[in-house]
Amino acid sequence: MNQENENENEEEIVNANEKIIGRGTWLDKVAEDLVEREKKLGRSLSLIRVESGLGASGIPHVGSIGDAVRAYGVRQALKDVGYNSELIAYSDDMDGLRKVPVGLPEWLNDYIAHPVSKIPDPFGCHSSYGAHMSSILTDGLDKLSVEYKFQSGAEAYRKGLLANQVVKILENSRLIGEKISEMLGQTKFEDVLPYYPVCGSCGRIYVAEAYRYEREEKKVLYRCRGAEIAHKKIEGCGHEGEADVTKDQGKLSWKSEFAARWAALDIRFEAYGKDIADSVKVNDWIAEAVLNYPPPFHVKYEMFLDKSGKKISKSLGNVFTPQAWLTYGTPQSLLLLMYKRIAGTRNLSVEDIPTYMDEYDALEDVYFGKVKEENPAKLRKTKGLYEYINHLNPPKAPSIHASYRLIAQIASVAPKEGRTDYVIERLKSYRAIKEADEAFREKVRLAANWADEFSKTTEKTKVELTPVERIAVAQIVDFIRKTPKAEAETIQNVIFEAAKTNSIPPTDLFRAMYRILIGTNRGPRLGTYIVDIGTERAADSLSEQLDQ
RNA sequence: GGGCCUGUGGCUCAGCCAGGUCAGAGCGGCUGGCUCUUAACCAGCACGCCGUGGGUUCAAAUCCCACCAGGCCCGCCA
Repeated sequence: MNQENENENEEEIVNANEKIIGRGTWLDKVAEDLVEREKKLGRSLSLIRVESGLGASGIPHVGSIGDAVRAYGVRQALKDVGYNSELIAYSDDMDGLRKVPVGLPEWLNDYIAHPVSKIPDPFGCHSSYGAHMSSILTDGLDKLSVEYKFQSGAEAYRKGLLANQVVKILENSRLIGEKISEMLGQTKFEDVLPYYPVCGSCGRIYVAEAYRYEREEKKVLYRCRGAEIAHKKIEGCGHEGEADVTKDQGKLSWKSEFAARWAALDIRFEAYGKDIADSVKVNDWIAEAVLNYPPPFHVKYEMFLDKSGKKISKSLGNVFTPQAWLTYGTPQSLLLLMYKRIAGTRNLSVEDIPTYMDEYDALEDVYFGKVKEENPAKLRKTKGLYEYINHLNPPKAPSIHASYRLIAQIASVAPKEGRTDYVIERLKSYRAIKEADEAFREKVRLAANWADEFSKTTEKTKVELTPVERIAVAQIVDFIRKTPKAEAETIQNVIFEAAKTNSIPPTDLFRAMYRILIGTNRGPRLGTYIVDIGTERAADSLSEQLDQ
């Protein structure tokens, strides 16, 4: 098989099927549409910025990181076709704390409505609550080798990065208020400015209502009259004051802030979840009509839901952090989840990690030609997906593969000591692998973590034994104790003998043994396993059961 | 009130976004192999009018329309 021919073939295929864009993934499609649009708009293409918001008010979950990962994917696709591009990760740390996430200390309730960048870090390791939350996301991005430029929202206001846009928006607040009413039926901003000052007295945001804009002084006048936040009435402190809108004395409402960001930072692409679709619609209009900046190209995506169909929510407590995923799966498996497709809702849980782990291996098989894919379009797409997962720098050789569930299953019954080696030895004896390298050992560790947490073996219950089964088990224990050095095969036969002498179907006795030793109805070859975990320990577990 | 997603063998789902060996996978079930009887592995079998009805096309699970059934988001919180 020679490289040149292969390339020629690919050329032909592409010519024959013009519809395949770039590497055939949705990222390529987005990048192409985006560039086409920019060309029509006649903007400079010397640097195409893409943006992702980083929530800072709750515990970030896989969905939050997905936004950034996908934006990065688009950046990669842009670079792939020769455009300079960067990802801005913008932390919404000027936002107020609306609700204390489940599991965090009670005292945070005293900080409701305070900007999260001003709240102490309950974990004590970062400069603020907001910094801590954002760091969970950026840490996740780092682990995924996603490159980005971090921008703190609070800092953006402090430095006046958005000042020009804030001023323009406030100067046109009447028009904006009317438009919001027209577009969404929300009349609030006909009466109130789309700006939330931080109350100079109580330090809270959202509770102070900005009722007038002083054009010359670039100030809003406000009174702290309270607000309803997350369906809870929050009392104001009654303070009246003014805020300099060119400083960090407040922030724009979401219905106008994106527009300011896009214009100020020259953002050309931003994806968004359907939950903020309305805000994006308004912001697009503001960007265009008020700020004279054509809004970025968008892609809308569905939420990640949990298995019960609930939105994975920062405050609901069903959070599924990127770190949690990475406890059980490789970075590649998480990137696969994000890059595979963007359309459609996905009900997600850690139970899905094995599937994504194995699917990555399957992609790799196709990429390296171990598995043939006849359909050229599919081949290209599959390879493209694999390449994006590897940040367009795929490995030179395939990794060692073995079914994740198989690894997990073996790990779940492996002795605690030398567990990784045990699993690898078993896999070799099954001829599932020939050898193991460090990357594979890591995979074993991940699968072992998964097994510990989710494998059914964890549901160890009391085992009900029939009288004859008790006798049989007692005989087995007796044998093991007398001959602790017995061979695996011998023990295996003793179990069959015990079944026969007591007229128990072997299947039943084995099931009982498995339930006692591993907690499952099935398991590895028992003789071998008993030797592996140590005859003494096996005998102890068995007799312990008999004593009950 | 507005918007979106999903509906594929017993179960869980992939495929749909750029129509054509796509009717698939895993689990479960069944049969057989691995020197008998447990795991794993291997070979094979069964099970589907791809929600319903129209339309576009040489060709539709895939595109369009309508409808039915689930679910999600937004509705003056952000």
